[in-house]
Amino acid sequence: MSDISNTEGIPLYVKIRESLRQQIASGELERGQKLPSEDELATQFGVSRMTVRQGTSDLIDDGLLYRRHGVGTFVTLPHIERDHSRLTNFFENSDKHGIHAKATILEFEVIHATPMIAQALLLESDEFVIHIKSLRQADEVMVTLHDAYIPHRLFSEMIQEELHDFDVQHLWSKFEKNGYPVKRAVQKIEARLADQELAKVMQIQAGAPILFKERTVYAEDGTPVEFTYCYNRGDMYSLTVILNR
Amino acid sequence: MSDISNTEGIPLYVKIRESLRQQIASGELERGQKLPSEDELATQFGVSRMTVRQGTSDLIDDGLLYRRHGVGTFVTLPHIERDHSRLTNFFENSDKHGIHAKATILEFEVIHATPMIAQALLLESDEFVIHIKSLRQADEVMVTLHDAYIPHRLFSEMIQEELHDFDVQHLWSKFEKNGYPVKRAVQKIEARLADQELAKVMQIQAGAPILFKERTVYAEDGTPVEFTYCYNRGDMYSLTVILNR
DNA sequence: GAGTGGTCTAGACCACCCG
DNA sequence: GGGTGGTCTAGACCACTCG
Repeated sequence: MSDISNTEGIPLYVKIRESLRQQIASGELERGQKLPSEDELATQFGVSRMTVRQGTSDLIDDGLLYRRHGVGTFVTLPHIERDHSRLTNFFENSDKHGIHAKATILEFEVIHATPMIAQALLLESDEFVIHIKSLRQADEVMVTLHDAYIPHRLFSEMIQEELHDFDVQHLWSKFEKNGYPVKRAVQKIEARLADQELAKVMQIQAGAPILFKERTVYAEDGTPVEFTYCYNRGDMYSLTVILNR
Repeated sequence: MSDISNTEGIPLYVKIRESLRQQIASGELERGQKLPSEDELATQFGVSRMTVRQGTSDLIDDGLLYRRHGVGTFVTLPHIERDHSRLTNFFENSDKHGIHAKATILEFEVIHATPMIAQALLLESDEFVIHIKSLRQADEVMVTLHDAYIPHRLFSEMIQEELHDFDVQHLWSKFEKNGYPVKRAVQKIEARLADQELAKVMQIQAGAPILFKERTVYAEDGTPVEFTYCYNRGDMYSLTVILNR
């Protein structure tokens, strides 16, 4: 049953996980339905029970399954896939939704960190940061003014590039190439009003609602790699997050 | 080493996890430091390696540790504890920050679900919902207008209670007592402006910034138990979330 | 090559839930 | 009592990283 063909190299628990995920997606396993017991799945897939558990644990994290001690493992009713609130950047997110994204760099400079920025990036108070100010458009509409600060010490080769060649879209892959894969972000979200200056740059009315985001992005080892102030047009932008108890 | 005394009933991996967590908190294990290898930890704690992994896996989810294949397990630099963005309600959150929270119920009624609400709560379009409108104060300041809709079918005994006795603070424990422990929420966040009506109720200026939240709360099995419109004073309220890649 | 984490086994006993 | 998930073992071999 349930072909776990020997697709070389792929771990068994991954194959089991994806097989179950696919069965859920296709409706073969219905919402609310009880899965076969772990013992039975182990037999079906021809693996040990621990391996089955490793696969189902991932799906539980993803919100597709839940376990009840002494009862069984079940498919959750609506699928609140965790995937919907993973960390993405503006461009990845636009891609996913089929939106044409564009960024225009307004400023690109190396400056001393402000106390606030130094604290967020764990820098000494007078250290240098690369400041990139950019305007972002979705389907030709201006939605976001973006102020990013990056530790100069970690990514000094960035400023070798010419401004007009600089590629904000793949900032995170630059981090990764330097040994700092982006892993996690902490963001503080507020509602504000556009002041005169912001209104002018974003071509909106002063006093228009702005979804303000202050974000610190961390690499796998916890190194802060980017601190950002993000001003989003309130009428064009919303944010969806999933929280767990 | 590292006393794993037989504190009855507590699983070994939990003791290991908490022992490590405590060592990190106390600074005994420093940020960035490499942990002993899994084999060594297994020997130290007198358990098998799989049990050690079960304990450290939890700490990795919490953002306190990370693993590098072929290298080792390390303590992350700043601790971005996942705990900081768990699902909480207004009162739990206030408690945690030592804020005096108070709620005043403005409306309490049973009505037909609107299409929007029915969709969110997976109800038939004409089903009944309990509507609770309340105003919430933090340290005597009005911060939030809260419109909650709850499936009448699941919690019909709620309306037996007298309005003046009704306890919004422990709404979620009522859900739990009825077999629907709160597990997860999906929230959409927007920046808006206060209209005349909202301004009047919340005693703020029309046109003031509002952090608007539309939230669906789900029980463990995925049953939607609560749908909420939430209007938060922009100058008094911010939201912090942690996202993972 | 030595050390590390990643995967996997084939059992075991326990705790929980239900009829 | 029978079925289920929760915990745990004592190994094994592989894949990766680094000097």
